[in-house]
Amino acid sequence: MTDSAKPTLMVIDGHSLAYRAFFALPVENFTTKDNQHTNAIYGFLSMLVNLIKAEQPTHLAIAFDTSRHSFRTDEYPEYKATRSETPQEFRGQIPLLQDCLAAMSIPVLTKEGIEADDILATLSKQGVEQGYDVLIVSGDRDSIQLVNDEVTLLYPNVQGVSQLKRYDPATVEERYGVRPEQYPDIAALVGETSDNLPGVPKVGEKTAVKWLTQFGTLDELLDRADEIKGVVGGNLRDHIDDVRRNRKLNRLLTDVELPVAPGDLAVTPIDAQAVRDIFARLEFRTLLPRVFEAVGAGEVADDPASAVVMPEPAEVAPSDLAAWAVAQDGDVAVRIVTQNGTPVRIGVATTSELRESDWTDAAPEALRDWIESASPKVLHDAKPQVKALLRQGMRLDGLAYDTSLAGWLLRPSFPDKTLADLVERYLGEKLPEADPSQLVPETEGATPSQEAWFALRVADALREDIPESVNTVLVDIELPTLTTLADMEVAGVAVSHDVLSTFSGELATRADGLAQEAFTSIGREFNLGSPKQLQEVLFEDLQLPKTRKTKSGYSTDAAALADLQETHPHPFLSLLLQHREATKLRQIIESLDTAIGDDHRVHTTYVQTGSQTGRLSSTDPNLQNIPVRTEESRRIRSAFQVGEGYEALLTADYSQIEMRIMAHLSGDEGLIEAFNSGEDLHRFVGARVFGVDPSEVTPAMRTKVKAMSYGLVYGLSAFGLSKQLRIEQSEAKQLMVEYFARFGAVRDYLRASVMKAKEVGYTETIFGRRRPFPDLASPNRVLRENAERAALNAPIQGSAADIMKIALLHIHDDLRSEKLSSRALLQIHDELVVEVAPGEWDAVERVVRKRMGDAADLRVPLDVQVGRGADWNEAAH
DNA sequence: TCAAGAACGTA
DNA sequence: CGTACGTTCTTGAA
Repeated sequence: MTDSAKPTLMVIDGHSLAYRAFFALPVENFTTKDNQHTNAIYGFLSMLVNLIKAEQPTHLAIAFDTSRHSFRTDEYPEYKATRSETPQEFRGQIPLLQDCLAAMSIPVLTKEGIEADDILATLSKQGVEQGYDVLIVSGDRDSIQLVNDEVTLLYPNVQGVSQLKRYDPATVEERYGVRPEQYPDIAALVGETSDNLPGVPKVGEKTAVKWLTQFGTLDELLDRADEIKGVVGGNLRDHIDDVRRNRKLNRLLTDVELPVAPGDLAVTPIDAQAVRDIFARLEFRTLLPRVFEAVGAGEVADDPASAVVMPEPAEVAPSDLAAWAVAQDGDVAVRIVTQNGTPVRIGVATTSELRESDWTDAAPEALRDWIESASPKVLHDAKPQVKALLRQGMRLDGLAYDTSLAGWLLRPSFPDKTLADLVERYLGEKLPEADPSQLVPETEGATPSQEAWFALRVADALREDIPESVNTVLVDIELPTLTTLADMEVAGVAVSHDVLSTFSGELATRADGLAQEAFTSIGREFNLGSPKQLQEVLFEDLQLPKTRKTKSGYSTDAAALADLQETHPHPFLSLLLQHREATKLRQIIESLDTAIGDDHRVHTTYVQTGSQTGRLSSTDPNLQNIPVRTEESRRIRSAFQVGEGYEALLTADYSQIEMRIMAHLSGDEGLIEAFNSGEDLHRFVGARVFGVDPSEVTPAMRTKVKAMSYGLVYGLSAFGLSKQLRIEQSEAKQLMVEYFARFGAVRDYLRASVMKAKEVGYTETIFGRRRPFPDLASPNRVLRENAERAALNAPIQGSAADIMKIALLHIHDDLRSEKLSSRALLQIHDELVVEVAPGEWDAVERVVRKRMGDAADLRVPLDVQVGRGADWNEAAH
């Protein structure tokens, strides 16, 4: 019973509860994108919010241990010595938890050499003296001694942190059979394994209670220990010193000197902005409203002076919108709402005014001059909007900022790509969203001009955060690339349905035949596409040896099956592999075929923010993984044909661009010479590594150095190299030694590059694109080594991506400015496909060669291979 | 209906 | 125990 007139002081043992949360919540579900674990923080805060709501404390503080070391360990070094080291994954969360608490204006109390429970005891005593009802929240049983009529203990159940058991004097007595202040006597007799405090052997709670009831006090019991009969009596007499020590150690200090008194712990309004910031960093979404609700501080904590008030949108005609936009001095944010790729509405905003219009029939002409003018425009995720305008015959100019691209450049590993995500992260505000679960939403979503207004403010915030070099990448590379990609996507590539369907039919017949043969070979039928059923067949029916382990059994991938075939040949294996190949090709063909539009062309979507390195990705369909390796699979490429009204497809690709970048970045004289010599790269390298003349490099030698060279870029190990080349690990190691003996600067560069990344926390491409690597500092070896390999690769792959983007946008610009009708269609990382208009071949080839060759000024030349054909396969060389 | 895992296509 | 992607299928839980 709490007296409502009395203030309530709640004091929490932060460490013990967070530790319980750490084990209660699966860490997989609570890890941020940069691999910060947050399960303990989340669990603790979640519990805290529930506590505050349920108990409504007027005063609140949270105590933490400072370290393992305390006055108790001074006295008895074995104290808690058997406790295993708390995992780094847990310890790393404590400072962040304390940051959260600071943002919530909740006092955090620590004191060197003192445990959290002693702080609880001291505040508890002071609280009672000063007329508070006291609530102690702790997972340490020693806290039971603090319970009295004014002090209630909330103790977590074994299950975790969601349920807390309330202990008042009556509950304690019911549970332990003694009054709260006697509990330490019991504990002293029984001992506490978790604290490494042994008690009297054979004495459990029951005996201890019996003795205490009989003798009244512990001192009395110990004085008259000789009255106890039997083995336990002897044990007690033998362990009296232990019991006295235990009792001394489990007595909580009530006179710790603290910088605060209960009166200083009044619950105060939280710093809403700070809470938003740190929750955004920890990727807590659902917790935010719960915190605001619990502390009821949402409205008080926002500083009214700094709060930005969203202007009211003015509904105007498109021509008025354009006139207004043209008249603005600075950036105007734009948001075009599209349906099925057609504009339906437009909103524009400055920081102080909003205008919006329906996209009427008059809109295109009314808006054209402004849209196509260089007056600066800020958008979020501009590409679909630019495409919609292109389909209306308008070409957006003056793209000054895209918040989606900027957000990605700043944090390429994070999926916070929606405007709402950025608003939350960079403004600490909520983008108004209509509740999609309701037919008539209670909450209004943001209107187009309001979204534009948010994008404008996000852009301002991003501009402050973004490093100079990254901003250069945005302005000089990404924004022009966006426009180029919009054109490529709208253009699409002509794909022949006839070629595809013929091929698909052949493959279907073949796949069926192979499946039947496969079934015959093992005498049963099953789903060949099911790895699970396949494992039964391979490892149980056929009794083949187990392959590499996967999460759910044993691997049945192509490499594993090939290994099996070598050691235990069985016709089924080869039939299965052929079946897989045929069905895979068929899948690809089918998805490609369904993607062919009414214009007989396939329009992929390039995801400009789709990678962490700076590469593009391609979806719906992915045109960057069309098969090429086998002769047969290249038939798919022959379905990609020059479109009507055009003369030829031109393909242009960089040869060995990543190795060239390695040569440039490392400055390795040998590698630079290799590229300047005109000799085949792998032949040259092979000659050096094996100490022979280039003409004497055998295909086997060439294969080996080629694998090594490519492996370098990925952080390959001797183990991996041996596996790929199917050679002994010792031979692979020897190969690496020889390689580095000739090309040592490469290894030096790679090492230095990772070291630098560890130092600054990110990698950088030649052009200043950055990628953060928090895991380089991880104590977890697997995480750290994965990060090391990725960090080694990022500047190389990223620089190659930068170079290709620069080449592409220059080609795009040149083709337009030279009034050529030819156009780029596809980008496949180091290859471009261009559709060449009649009579333009020479001009296009010249532009492509020049722009690709000159895209970067490296210490080695950029070699470009160009091919021509009526289809993609033919155009490859 | 959804998410995870396995497999496999590309640079 | 080699980087970066996207898609398809199966499976098991919801």
